[in-house]
Amino acid sequence: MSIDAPSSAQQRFIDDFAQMLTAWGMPLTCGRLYAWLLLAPGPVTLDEFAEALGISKSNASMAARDLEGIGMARRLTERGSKRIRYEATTEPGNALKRNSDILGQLAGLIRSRLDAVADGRNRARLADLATFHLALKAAMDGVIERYGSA
Amino acid sequence: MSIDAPSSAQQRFIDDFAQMLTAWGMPLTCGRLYAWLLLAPGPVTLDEFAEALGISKSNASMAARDLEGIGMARRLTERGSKRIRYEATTEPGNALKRNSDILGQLAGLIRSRLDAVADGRNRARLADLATFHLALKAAMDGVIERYGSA
DNA sequence: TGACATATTCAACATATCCTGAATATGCTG
DNA sequence: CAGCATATTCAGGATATGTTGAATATGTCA
Repeated sequence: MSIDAPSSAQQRFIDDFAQMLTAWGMPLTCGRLYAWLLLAPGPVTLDEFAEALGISKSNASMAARDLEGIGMARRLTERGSKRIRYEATTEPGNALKRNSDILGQLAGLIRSRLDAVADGRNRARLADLATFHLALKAAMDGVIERYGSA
Repeated sequence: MSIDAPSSAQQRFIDDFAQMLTAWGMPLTCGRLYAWLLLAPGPVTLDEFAEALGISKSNASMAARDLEGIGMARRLTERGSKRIRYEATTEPGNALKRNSDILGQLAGLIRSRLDAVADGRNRARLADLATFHLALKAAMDGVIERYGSA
């Protein structure tokens, strides 16, 4: 009954896009929600998600909050209603900040355990790996900063 | 019977490290194999993997080849034996080139479908997203290049 | 407060993924 | 080639993950 169901080209885009995000460990449904947020004419309610994507409302609710939790969507409350609408965070960095965070965590893990787990060549290699991770993180954060994140 | 089983500190490192890689969609066992490759005193056979990590040999075989497939390990053949030893690719970029590739694919998907799936503000936002992905990819590739990859 | 609309939780189910042991294939030596 | 060592495949079982509908909670209005 929603006026704005995805066209078949949009459905294909939604599925392909989500499939790619899968490679970063994102559940397919989360990716589909996010893709639809990028295409929908405006902020989307949970019922609209459920209908547009052919999923249950409880599933939509959980996926939407996961998305919100990792900064890829934000919720808009409507005055005088319990209803929530979601929109994609327009700042594209949020989706990828996560990767940069993982790089930082990996580097942190390596550096904190370095002496306990390795020595000699392995120790040096691990130290290099941590340095590399941090350099990569810095580069990513620079771009994210430049294009905006929030 | 292997002389070089991981110490308990190493076991913790292996599990924590692998757990983090999980966030990029890597199966836990692959991550554990890779972590052990970073700590082991030298190239590792499948039997050694199986014992060091407490997994079956068939599992070790599959995980090792997955690692090889994404460029995080390489196999060393021993002359006069069918036995293979694996070592971590020392060039740290390989583990992360994958992320940069996904960015490129996402940008490609967006650009190729742009006109079919969006217009107006959404179209502009998607175009920006693709540009952002490519900028991020370029930054990552630069660092990877600088630190070496192969 | 009661009636309504909506969101959230949760236990059960469905599905995908991982792991294993047994069987098979491959490569090496003599 | 026979015999050995090792790797690989694969079907089945085990585990983890995703999905659902029903029940519950939350917020809003009159």
